Amino acid sequence: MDWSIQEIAKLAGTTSRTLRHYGELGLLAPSRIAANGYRHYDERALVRLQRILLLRELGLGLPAIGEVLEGDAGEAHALAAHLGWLRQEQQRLARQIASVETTIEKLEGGERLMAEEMFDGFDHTKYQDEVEERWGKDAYAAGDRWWRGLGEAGQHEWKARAEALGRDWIAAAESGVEPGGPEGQALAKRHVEWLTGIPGTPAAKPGGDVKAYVIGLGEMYVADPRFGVNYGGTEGAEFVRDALRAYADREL
Amino acid sequence: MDWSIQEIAKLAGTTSRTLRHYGELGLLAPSRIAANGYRHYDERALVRLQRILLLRELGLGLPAIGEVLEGDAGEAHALAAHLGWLRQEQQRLARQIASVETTIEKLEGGERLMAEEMFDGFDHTKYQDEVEERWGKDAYAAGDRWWRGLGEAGQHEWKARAEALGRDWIAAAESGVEPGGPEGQALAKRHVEWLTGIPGTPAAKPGGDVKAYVIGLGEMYVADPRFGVNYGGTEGAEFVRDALRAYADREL
DNA sequence: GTTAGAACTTGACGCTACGTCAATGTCAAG
DNA sequence: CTTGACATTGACGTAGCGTCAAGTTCTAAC
Repeated sequence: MDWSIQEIAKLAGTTSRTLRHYGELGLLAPSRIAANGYRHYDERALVRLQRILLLRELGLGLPAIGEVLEGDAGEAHALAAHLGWLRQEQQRLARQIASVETTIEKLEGGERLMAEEMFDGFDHTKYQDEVEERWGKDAYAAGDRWWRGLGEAGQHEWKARAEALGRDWIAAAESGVEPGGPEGQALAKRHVEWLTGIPGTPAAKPGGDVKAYVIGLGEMYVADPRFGVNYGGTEGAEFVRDALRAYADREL
Repeated sequence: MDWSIQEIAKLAGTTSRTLRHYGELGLLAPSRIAANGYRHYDERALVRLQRILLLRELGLGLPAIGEVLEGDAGEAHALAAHLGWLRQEQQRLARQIASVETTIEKLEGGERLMAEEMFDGFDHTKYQDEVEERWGKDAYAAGDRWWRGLGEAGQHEWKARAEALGRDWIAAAESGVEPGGPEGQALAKRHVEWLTGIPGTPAAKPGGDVKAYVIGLGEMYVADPRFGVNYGGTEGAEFVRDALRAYADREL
């Protein structure tokens, strides 16, 4: 007793196309192919098909299902491995949801969503090679320890202050005042305090020469558009650079 | 001031292939194409690229990002819609995880994972058309009410008893005893009690003729392989059918 | 001036699990 | 004999690029 491809598809709650697909993958061969080329499936094939569909509903990939059916992998073992992957996906989704939520909040608050990129410039995992090349391996390791040492709350505060600073720099640059004037110098003071205010900040690390570091940082804001963007583009970054240089020359 | 495709790719933390891909999708065109065909990107392009990458990290599709960038859709609006989809995905994953976990437990308990398919045969949503055709519309509606009325716990118990019955039927059929003998008749009695034991069971519905219903059910186990599978295939189902017929003839 | 090597270009296939035509052949019923 | 239902193989499309492949151009060394 066997059935045509449509019949078995309805019995199992799937489509004939799927059955052909499984056929060419080697997952489920027809039990018989008639002289006219029509596929026919018997009861054993139905049972196998039901197992396939059950595993597929659990989210297993077809190759993994194939291994289970061929006995290459224990069913429980394959499912346990799959469970790990599912949990990872769930966590990834949870993180994404959290990110989207905070982003929406920021947008509703009228912010310009700049902190992410600003922070990316310092991200220890993403730009490790580049950071090491720019500031040296020791500086990277020290910066990494420093960042981790901040903890959740500290990191959050650091980023919040970075955002506030960025907005104020942009406003100052657009207002047309001089970088060496009182507004620019006040901002430069805040900027240096932001960099050095937290104990262990990398500002103090590369040689301990804070003055050279601050000046170099200003140059970098101009040279590296990833930072420049946070200060309103190249022109804004030039304003920051000039203000920092003037401040460093006078005060540091 | 602009940069080559490789430079901008490194600056933004992506690859040149991705940039070309965005180019042909119309998401991000090079700001300039030199006489030699090389792509070049300026600062505005970099900012746009960073927005694209940020939205992409949040899980938005490239077409949706395109709409946001073209101003066709508000950023917050697009993200809110996306958030709904993310939450749905998360729930789907949660259900899948739960299913995989219970499946693993069953496997470790040595069960044969039959309950799913057995239940599928009665699933009100999946096989509604077929059930209506086989038993009539009223029977379907009644069965649906009955099943919902059981509640979580009741449904679980009903399925557990179905599984236990299936195992015992298979064992009896394989032991070689007669369907009309004491073992077969004892099982038939349990089977009917299982069907009718819960108030409102559909067994009593289709006309109230329990005897005809039980006999018809036995035939269906043989005729419909989806049920037969739960009793060890066609041969097992034939054993069940014969035992049920004998029991119905004698006792009902 | 030449030449090796790096960087650039435009195709085009591959991956998941099928859905969806397209063109054509087969079978049962009227 | 025709019609309609059902079968076949073949091939494209999906999301977002990774990854060759084959050919051109730039750069720096010799």
